[in-house]
Amino acid sequence: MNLAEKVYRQLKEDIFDFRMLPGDRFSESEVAERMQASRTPVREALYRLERDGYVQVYFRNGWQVRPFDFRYFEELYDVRIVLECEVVRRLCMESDRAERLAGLVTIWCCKPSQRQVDPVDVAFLDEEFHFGLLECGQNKQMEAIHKDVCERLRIVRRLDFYEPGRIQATYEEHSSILDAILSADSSRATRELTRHIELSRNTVRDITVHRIQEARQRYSTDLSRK
Amino acid sequence: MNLAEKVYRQLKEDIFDFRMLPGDRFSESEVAERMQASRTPVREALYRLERDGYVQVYFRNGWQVRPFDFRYFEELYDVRIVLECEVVRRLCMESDRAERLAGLVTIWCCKPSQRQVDPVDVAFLDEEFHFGLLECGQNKQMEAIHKDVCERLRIVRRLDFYEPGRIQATYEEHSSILDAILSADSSRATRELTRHIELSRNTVRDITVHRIQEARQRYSTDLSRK
DNA sequence: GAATTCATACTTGTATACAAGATACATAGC
DNA sequence: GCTATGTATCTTGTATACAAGTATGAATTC
Repeated sequence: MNLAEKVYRQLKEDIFDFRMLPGDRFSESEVAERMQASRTPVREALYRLERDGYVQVYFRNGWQVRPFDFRYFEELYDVRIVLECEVVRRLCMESDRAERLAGLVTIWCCKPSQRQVDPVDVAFLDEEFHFGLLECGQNKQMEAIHKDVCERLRIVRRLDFYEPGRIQATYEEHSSILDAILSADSSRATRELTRHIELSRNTVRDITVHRIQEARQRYSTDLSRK
Repeated sequence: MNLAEKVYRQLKEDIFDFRMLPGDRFSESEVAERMQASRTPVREALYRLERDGYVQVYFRNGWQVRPFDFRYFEELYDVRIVLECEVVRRLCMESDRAERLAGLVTIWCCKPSQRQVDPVDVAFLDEEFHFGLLECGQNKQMEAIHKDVCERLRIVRRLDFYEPGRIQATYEEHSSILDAILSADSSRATRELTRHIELSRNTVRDITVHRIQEARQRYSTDLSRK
């Protein structure tokens, strides 16, 4: 793996885990030193992150972790709804939808005793569910765009499943979406899917503010040192 | 403007105007020499173009202009349909849609004598029409993704209006889409819009192959020299 | 004390030098 | 003639040096 690639992933993790907080300013050499690399691969990584929407550059005047903006996240959630609903509508018209969804059905339409309970696992599985839907769409570009949108949302979305009750609710919502698709009930499927995504979005919005405040206190030593 | 930015735009133009043909291999130093720049800004430009889907890098083994792939373009056209139809559906439910569409109406619902006839102008106007729709969606992220998709399609889409009859057809299709939205006839509007985009896509597919062959002959001197 | 100017330190932007790896081709061995 | 191996060349990956611009703060002037 490239050094640039390593730096890219590390920076992303730092941002995701709130070690670098929204609004923080930093310089290329600072990152280079921390990552034990020269500025060249760091710059490459930073420009990728900029295109991903995580950081922004100020001309000859440093970088900044993109400040949080809930309008931004909500708009991305909206895009997710549009893309996923489109795929679901198509699926409802396909005769082999049962086979295509078989994998998802075994995971989500199981007995309560067989359900995953760890928030991290469920966050991963939830992502797989929505990616799985897009895979059924037979449109690689739409899939790529959807993946990109989900990636941008990951920073807030992972917090969803720490909220009490959201894991159980997710199981029920997913299985009823799958049920609707299998019944070829397009309007019910899209309605349930939209509701599911909106619920997740609303939960996340409420949590995120607190998480950032927590992180800001946790790393306050680092900041004051500087 | 950055040197990297200049190189980025120039390379894009070279690819769009078929001076660099799909499938062509090239190296960073080659480009740097042609653009009178060092490899650093060239690399930055190339990595941006890679993310845009125009070129690809082979590890320590040079670059390539992305070979044409109609499946790729058709999938992107599909994404356009999904996004634009979504916005149109929303517009049909807004009470102030007449004011929002006023600009587009004066351009497209005019007398035949007032219509633009130059293919380049019409290509520009057509793009503005579809961007204009997305602007009405009040979702900046969706708008940005749509712009991105259109940008990727520009390389083939600009050929559309050189086909006899497509300019006139575009005027009629656009005005009937606008008419349907103003009548709040959501299903007719999306049907017309889908048909319009599909027609454009089909025209383009037929033309593009010939254009590349033409360009390949036109620049054959350059290639054989090398 | 307030405003202005100038110097300094710090930032990114760009060029260049070198390292590491891939490819192609010639050459040796069979 | 065929295969294997080694070398030369070319490629990108990375580090570093320098150029150009920005912000900050101290010194100066009023």
